[in-house]
Amino acid sequence: MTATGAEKKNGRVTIREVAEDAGVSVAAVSKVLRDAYGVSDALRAKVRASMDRLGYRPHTAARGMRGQTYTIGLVLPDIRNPFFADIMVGVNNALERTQYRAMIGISESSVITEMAIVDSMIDRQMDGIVLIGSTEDRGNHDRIASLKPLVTIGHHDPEATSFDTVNNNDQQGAMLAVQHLVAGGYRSIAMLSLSSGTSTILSQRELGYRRAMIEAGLGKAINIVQIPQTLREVQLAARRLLEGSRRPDAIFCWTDFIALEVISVATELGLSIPADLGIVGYDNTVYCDFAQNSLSSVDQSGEQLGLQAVRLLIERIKGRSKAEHLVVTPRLVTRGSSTRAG
Amino acid sequence: MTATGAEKKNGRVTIREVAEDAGVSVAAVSKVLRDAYGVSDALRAKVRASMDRLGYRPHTAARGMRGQTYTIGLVLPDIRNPFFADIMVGVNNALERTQYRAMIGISESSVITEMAIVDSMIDRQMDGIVLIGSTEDRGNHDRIASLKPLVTIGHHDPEATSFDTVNNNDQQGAMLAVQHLVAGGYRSIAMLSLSSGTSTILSQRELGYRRAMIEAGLGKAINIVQIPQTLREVQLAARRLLEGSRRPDAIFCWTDFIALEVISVATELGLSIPADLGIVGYDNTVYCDFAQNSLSSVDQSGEQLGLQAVRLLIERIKGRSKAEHLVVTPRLVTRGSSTRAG
DNA sequence: CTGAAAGCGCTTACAG
DNA sequence: CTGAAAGCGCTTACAG
Repeated sequence: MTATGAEKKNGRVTIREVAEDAGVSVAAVSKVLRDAYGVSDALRAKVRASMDRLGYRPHTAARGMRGQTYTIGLVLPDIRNPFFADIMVGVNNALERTQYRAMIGISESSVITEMAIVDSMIDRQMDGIVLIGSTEDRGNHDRIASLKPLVTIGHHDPEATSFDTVNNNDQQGAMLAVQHLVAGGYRSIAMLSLSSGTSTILSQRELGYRRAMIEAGLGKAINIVQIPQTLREVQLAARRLLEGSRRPDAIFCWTDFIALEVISVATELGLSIPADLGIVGYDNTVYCDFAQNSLSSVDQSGEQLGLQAVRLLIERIKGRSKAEHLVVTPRLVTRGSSTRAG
Repeated sequence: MTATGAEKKNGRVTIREVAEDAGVSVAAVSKVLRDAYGVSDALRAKVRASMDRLGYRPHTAARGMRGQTYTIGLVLPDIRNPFFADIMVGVNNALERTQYRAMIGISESSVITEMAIVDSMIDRQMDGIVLIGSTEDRGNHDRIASLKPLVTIGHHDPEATSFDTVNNNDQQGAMLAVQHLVAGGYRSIAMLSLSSGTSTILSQRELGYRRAMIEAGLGKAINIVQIPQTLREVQLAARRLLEGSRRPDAIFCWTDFIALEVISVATELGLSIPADLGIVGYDNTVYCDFAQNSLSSVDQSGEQLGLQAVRLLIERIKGRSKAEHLVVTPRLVTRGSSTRAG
């Protein structure tokens, strides 16, 4: 039982066995595998046939020793936001006809940081990194980009030269929301934002809110409330805002989840939406459509963002080094939460 | 500039450089790295110090060539369900003090199947796999388990010998929901389930629903409606159910998201919850708490499930081969959607 | 307890 | 267009 060339301990077929079966060299098989140039059609066909016959599957660790792992790492800050699911759809579509696969890591503020996940992805020889909703600064991004191709989604840094960014126009998105509320007769429009401080999409949305308020002659009504992401803090802030003496007649929320919480608090306080209070969210997540929410929201087409980010990343992996910064136009979807009966 | 022992093309420090720096052999460094037995405390300390000084990080591809990659693969069927976020919290907690990292793959029915992701994880030499909400059959699970340690969450197969399972008691959970509705005076209780057909947690929940109905003497009112997961289908089914001549007075939904859609449809139809219609969901996701939903739901403590699954998987990676099947007790959380005013 | 050497399955110059 | 050989950074027997 020791004579067969196809002896294998692992059950895994190796490139050598494929080479033997096809009657070519190991190097030739490697070239076919990588779609490298310099192989005749005849040889390629022979090798492909042997691969199929033997059920060959590339050993990623071995490939990673010298070349690529055909794995790209996606870092999400928070799996809970259904908006990320839209991004993933785009990512998977972009990957469909390639050898690449996406592996996702989820950072959790206290347990495992964004940078810790990125490090572990670099340790694992991933070919490139997509950071979603990153809160790191330029220094860290440059550091990552010096080691691996990098694309960010949901982080504005149009001057960055070492990595690409993909975004919707957050400033414009916020302006759409405010302009819509103003057109609906709302005047005292507050904004609920996040207190983290390092998010560039947040500051862009805040900027858009300010600009739209000023342009509408409502500069004196500008009121940005920055709160941490925790349920309890949001609830407290919403309650304080809605019970205060100068209650706003509309609230623009930086993300849908917060808007849903505002609806919850307003409901508990007996406020009527949209009569007493107009609400607009961001991301146009799937929950907006439910009748009990009927939440107007800014759509940033996550699927597009995911698709483009992967496209750019693969370009970078293949050698592009000039930075690209894509900005997608957002779109407001109006629903009952901000539309007062005519 | 060619004389330094620490010459490196990649910027990455290798085990060899650590060995040189510490004045020991490469094998010794490897042992320290793996926490293997047979190294003196003195040697260990020397090596650790060199690692720190040089900023050594293990090269996962190289480790994967001979040993482990210290990576476990998690497969999710659908990132959209916030319940999975709870699982992830448990997973990350379980991983916190280990060398292991979790990488997540998301299957999408049409684009990339569960098995395709598992294959790509095996190709990537992951040390073990956790399947969440798997819809594969015993044959495929055994096949995976023959290649890599395997644990499933949300899949009942108590007789399986080649892999472990971690679940909440879905039958009991469904019974809790029905018993609660019955106690509230509801009689014509329908169940909204999924039409996929291969989910064992679904059949357990259906079984529990049946049992509880029969035990309550409501066997004739048993009505299980199985619908696909798409938004439109669910909406249509809910509408058909609620507009039909024999409208149920309560609906038990197999997962919260479906229950929220039922609330939506009921709201649109002008039905009052819980007076006209009682609703109970499953998973006790974060949306249940919002006042506009106030959805009663069965909590299966996803964090526990995730934690235990990783614990079991690491045990298996370290050598255990006898199967374990954990079942966690679910807990009903009652809210407004099923609680008629006394 | 410690170390020298082989080898995991690929890719990469290099030679032909 | 094709192939023989070196080597990526570890782990694993094996010898001492």
